[in-house]
Amino acid sequence: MPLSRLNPEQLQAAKAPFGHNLIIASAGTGKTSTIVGRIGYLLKEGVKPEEILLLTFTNKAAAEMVERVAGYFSKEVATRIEAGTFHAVSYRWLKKMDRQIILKQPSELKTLFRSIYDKRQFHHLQAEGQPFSANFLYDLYSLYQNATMEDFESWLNRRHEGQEPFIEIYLDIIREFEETKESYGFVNFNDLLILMREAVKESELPFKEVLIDEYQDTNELQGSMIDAMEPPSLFCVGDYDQSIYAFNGANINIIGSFTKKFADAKVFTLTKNYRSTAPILSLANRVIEYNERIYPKQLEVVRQGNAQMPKLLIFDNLLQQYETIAHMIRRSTTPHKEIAIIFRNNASADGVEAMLREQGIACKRKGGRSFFDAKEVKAALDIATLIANPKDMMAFIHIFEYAKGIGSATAKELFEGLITLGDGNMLEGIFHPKSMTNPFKTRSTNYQLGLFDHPTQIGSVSRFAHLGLDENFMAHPILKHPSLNADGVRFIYDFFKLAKDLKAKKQPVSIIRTILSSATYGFIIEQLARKRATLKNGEIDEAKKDEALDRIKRKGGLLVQLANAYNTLEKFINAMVLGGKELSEGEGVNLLTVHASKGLEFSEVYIIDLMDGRFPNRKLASQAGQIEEERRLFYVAVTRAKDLLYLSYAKYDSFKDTNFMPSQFLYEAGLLKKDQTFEKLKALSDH
DNA sequence: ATTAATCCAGTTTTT
DNA sequence: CTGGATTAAT
Repeated sequence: MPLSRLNPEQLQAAKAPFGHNLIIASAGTGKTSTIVGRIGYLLKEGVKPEEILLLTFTNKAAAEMVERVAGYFSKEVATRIEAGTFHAVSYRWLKKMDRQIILKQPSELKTLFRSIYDKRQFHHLQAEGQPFSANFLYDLYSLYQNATMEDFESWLNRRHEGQEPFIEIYLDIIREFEETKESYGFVNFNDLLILMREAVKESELPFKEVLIDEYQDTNELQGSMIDAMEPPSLFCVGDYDQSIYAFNGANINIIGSFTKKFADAKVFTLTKNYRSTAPILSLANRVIEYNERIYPKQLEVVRQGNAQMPKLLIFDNLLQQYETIAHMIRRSTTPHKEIAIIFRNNASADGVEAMLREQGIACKRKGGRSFFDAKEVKAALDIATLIANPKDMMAFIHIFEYAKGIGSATAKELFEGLITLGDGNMLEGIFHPKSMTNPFKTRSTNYQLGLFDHPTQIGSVSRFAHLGLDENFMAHPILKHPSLNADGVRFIYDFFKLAKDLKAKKQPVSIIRTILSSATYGFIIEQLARKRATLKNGEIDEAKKDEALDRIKRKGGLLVQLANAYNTLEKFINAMVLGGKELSEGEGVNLLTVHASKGLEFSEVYIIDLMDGRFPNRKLASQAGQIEEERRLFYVAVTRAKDLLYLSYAKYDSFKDTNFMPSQFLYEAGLLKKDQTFEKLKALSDH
C-alpha cells in the first residue's frame, strides 16, 4: 500500500479530507510519494480512477506517477486515471467532445502570425517610435494570455510605454490571426486551455478530485481553467521556492494566496528532506534565504553520516571547464545515469557534449531541438499531417516549397485549387476533382503578353507532354496552373502517387514507412543533403553528402520507432507536438537545463557556467523580481543533488573573447568570500 | 510578382 | 548554424 510507506507528515496530507488542500513540499520531501499516496487513499475510499484528475508539469511526470500507482494497484486501474499536463489533458477532453482542432507547433503559428502582421502598414506612424516586431508581438500576446485575465490593451500599456500609437493595429492583427486560425481549425497551446475553460462550463466533468503537481508554476490561465472546472476537491502540491516559470506567466501569488481564496483551505507542510546531504541542503538554504519569505522554511535533514562538502571549481577558460568536468566524470565511480550536468541556458550544452564525446562518455540530452527541428523530420511529419488533416494548408506549403519553381505563393494557389476541386478536401481534390476545368482564377495582374512566346500556351498542359507521365494524371486540372514548370509537375506527380499509396494505410508506422521510401521524400532529402554538403565555392562534397544522407536516414529510423507506439495517425502527430520535447536521446550522463531538471534527482551534480550575466542572466536580473527567480533557479539546481555537488565557473570565454565575474550566488552560498565584487554584483541586481 | 540566392544578426527558460 | 531580411534574377 502506498500509504504505509509515508511518514506521519506525508500521511496526514495524503489522508486530508475532501476540500481545498495545499501541500507545501520543499525539494526532496517526498512530494511524488505523497501524491501517489493520496491517489491510493482516494481509490481505497471508493473514488473511481476515472474520477481522479492529475495535472502535472510534464507528461513524463504524469506517466511516472501513474506507473507507481500501477505498482500498488493494477495497470488497468492506474491507466484509467486522467493524468497529464494541463495541455495534454485539455487536448484529450476536447477531442472526446468531438472538437475539430489541429494542434500546431508554435513556430508554425508564428509564421502565420507574421504573414498577417506583414500586411499591415506602420510607416505613417514613424514619428511615434518603433513598433514591436511580429515575433515579439506574438510572444508578448502569448504571455499575456497566460499571465492575466485583463484586456490586452491595458496590460500592454501598463507594461510597455510608448506603444499606444500601435495598439489598434496590434489588436487588428490579433483579431485576424484568431479568425484565420479558427478557419483552419488550428490551435496553439494557449488555445487548448482557453477552449477547455469554455468547454468545462458547459459540460459536467466527472472529477471528484483534481490533483495539481508543481502548483507554484501554475499561471493565471491554468488557474482560471481550474476555477472554471469547480472541482469538489483540490489537492495542490508545490513549493514557493521552486517557482521558475514566471516567463510563462506563472504567478507565485496563486500559491501564496491559496488560503485567502478558499475559506476552508488546509495547508500541510512537508519538512523532512530525504534526498540531499546536510551540506548540500544548507548551501541551498543559505542562498534561498536571500529571497523574501512567504512561508517560513524549516527543512529537516534526514540523512545522517559523513557527507562530502560541495566543491567550487574555478577555471581560466570556458572549454577548460568543460574538459575538466568531463575528466572528473570519467574518473567518477558514480553510474553515469546518476550524474547530471545542469546549466542555465542551452548554449552551455553543446560545448559540454562535445567534450564528453571526445572522452568517449555517452550522454543523454533532452531531445527535441536537434530532432524535431530537423527539416527532414519536419517534412516527413508535414506529409503525415496532410494525410491526417487535408485542410492543413501550412503543411502543404512547406512540402511544395521544396519543388523547383514552386514557392510559397504558388504552393498556396495549388492548395486552394485542390480545395476548390475537392469541395474543401484537398485529398478529394487530388483523387476526384469535381470538374476538369481550370480552378485558378485569372489574376488581376495578368502576365504581359510577350513574356511567353505563345499566349495560348499559358496554362496549357501540352507543354509537359515530353515528360511521358500517366495520361489520367496529365488531365488533372491542377496542372493548369500557369507558372508550373516541368520540375513542378514531376513533383506534383510524385506527391499524388504518394497520397494514393497512403490512402490505404492506417497504422502510423506504415504511413511513416511509406513516406520515407517515397519519391517525394527522396527528392526532399536529396536536396537537403546536397545543401549540407555544399562547400563555400559551390562544389558538392560527395562524401559529406553521403554522411548527411546517413544522418537523415537514421532520423527516419527513429521516427519509425516512435510511430510504432501509436495506433492512430492523429494521436501520433499530436504526441509529437505535445510531447516531442520531452523525448530524450541517448543514454548516460544527463545534460539538462535547470528548468528541465525540475522534479529530478541525481547522485552527482555539476552546475556549470556560474558566471555573472549567464547565471543569473544579467539582462533579466535587472528587471523587477527577476533576481529572485534566478535565485530560485539556483535553488532548484542545487537541490537536485543527493550526494555530490560541484559548482563551477570559468573566467574567460575565448570564443567570444569575454571575461566573466563569478555568479553572485557563489558568494551568497559562502563559497566565495564577500568582497567588493560581490557588493558590485549585488548593487547591479538590486538596481 | 515570385522565386532563388545571399547576407546578416542573434542565443532563457517550456507546454 | 539557423532563420529572417535584403537583393538579384526570372
